[in-house]
Amino acid sequence: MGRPRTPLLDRERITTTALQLVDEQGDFSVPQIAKRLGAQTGSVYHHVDGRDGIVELLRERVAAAIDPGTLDATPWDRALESWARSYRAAFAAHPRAIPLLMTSPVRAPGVLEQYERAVTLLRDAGFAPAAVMPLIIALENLVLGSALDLAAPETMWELTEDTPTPRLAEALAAVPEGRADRAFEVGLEALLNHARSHLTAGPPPAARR
Amino acid sequence: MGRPRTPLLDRERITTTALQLVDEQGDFSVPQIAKRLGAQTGSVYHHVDGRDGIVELLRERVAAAIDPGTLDATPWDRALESWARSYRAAFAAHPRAIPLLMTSPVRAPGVLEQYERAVTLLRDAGFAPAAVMPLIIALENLVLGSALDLAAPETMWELTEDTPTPRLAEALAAVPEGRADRAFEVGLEALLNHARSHLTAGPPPAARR
DNA sequence: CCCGTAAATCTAAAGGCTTTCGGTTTCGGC
DNA sequence: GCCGAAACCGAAAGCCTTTAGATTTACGGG
Repeated sequence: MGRPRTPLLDRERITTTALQLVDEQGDFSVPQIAKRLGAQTGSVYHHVDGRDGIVELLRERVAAAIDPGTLDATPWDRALESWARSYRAAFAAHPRAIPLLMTSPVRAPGVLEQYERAVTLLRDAGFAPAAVMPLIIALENLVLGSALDLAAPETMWELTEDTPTPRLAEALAAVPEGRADRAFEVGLEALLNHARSHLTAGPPPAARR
Repeated sequence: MGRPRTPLLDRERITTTALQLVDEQGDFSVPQIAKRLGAQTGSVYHHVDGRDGIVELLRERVAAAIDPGTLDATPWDRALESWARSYRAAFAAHPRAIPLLMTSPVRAPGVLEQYERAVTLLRDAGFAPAAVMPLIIALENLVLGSALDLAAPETMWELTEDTPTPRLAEALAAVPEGRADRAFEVGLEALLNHARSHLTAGPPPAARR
């Protein structure tokens, strides 16, 4: 007891262990983390701002996998596309963590900066000020919605025998693999086409810098 | 004690109370439900399959607000659009319930039937078998993603002072109200346009019935 | 009308979780 | 070498979920 020679706990190890637990069980608890790290439950609270603080750390850890470099690509639509893919891949790497992370946004500076750059990208591309955020948010909705789909792929569309759904079963059989990925591709292409057409069609008079 | 003259508990009242609690607090617990209904905690378990069972009841209750009649509209794209709006509105009526309901799909017969009809709708419209589910799932992703956005509208985009994001702030100010709705409209229009163009462009040779 | 069975509830308890608080030992700077 | 701060332990309060048995009452068949 007392202060150990080499620390047992720190934010890094707590985050890593929590993420391991989530990957394995779909959830975590403070006592579980403490046990894995060989410490007592209460000790964890000296490093972290409660359970919610650990969730926030997980959010940052997962979001750190989003590649900011994707936004450097040209032209703007390629950059947006790459960004969306990277965004989704970051969450897809830890599907079971998604329900925990979805409820509130990432406040980490690194992610906010990426949104700042995405805004700049679209403004420079010629989008009207009022059109930028709806587009970005729509993209975000697509990414998060399809990430959510990734979180429960097995039980999804569990067909019961008491409600006959032959057409649905047929349609499902027609796309046996990678349904979630396919749906994401459809949504992404749709959104990008939409954005491109709106840009070429009618950029408001004084929008060009 | 003993069996009361008029029952205190039933699935209906338990569901209603749980939904009330979720609307108020964003969560519920079995003891809270019991207290509001004037019963003891354990008694609730005689009517319901544990806490998860109550969540499933909530899922069905919320999903019951999806209007199946929307799928009767013509042409097919109007039907799909109405359905998506109704789908989203059902969740939007209880934003704080969304995090609880998102993790697993609705298995209620009534909802499965709607998916069956949506499949039929698209097949009859001329979509290829392999194209139907990706489109429906993409639509679902859009609906759920934007519903999720609805769940935490206030804290979303909370700008911190230590990370300057002037362009982002500007873009946010350009769409002061109804950002979530606007984004949903963008995504919906994009997806419908995409679907329409893919149908007119190239329906596979033997796809017409 | 009576009686047995099934239903609805209560009481009690086990076990897990989150969080706080005070005590104890050790580290690191001066 | 000393002293404040850091890191951990032990314990406890209060919440939650879930189960089990006991108790009383409603209801339907004879």
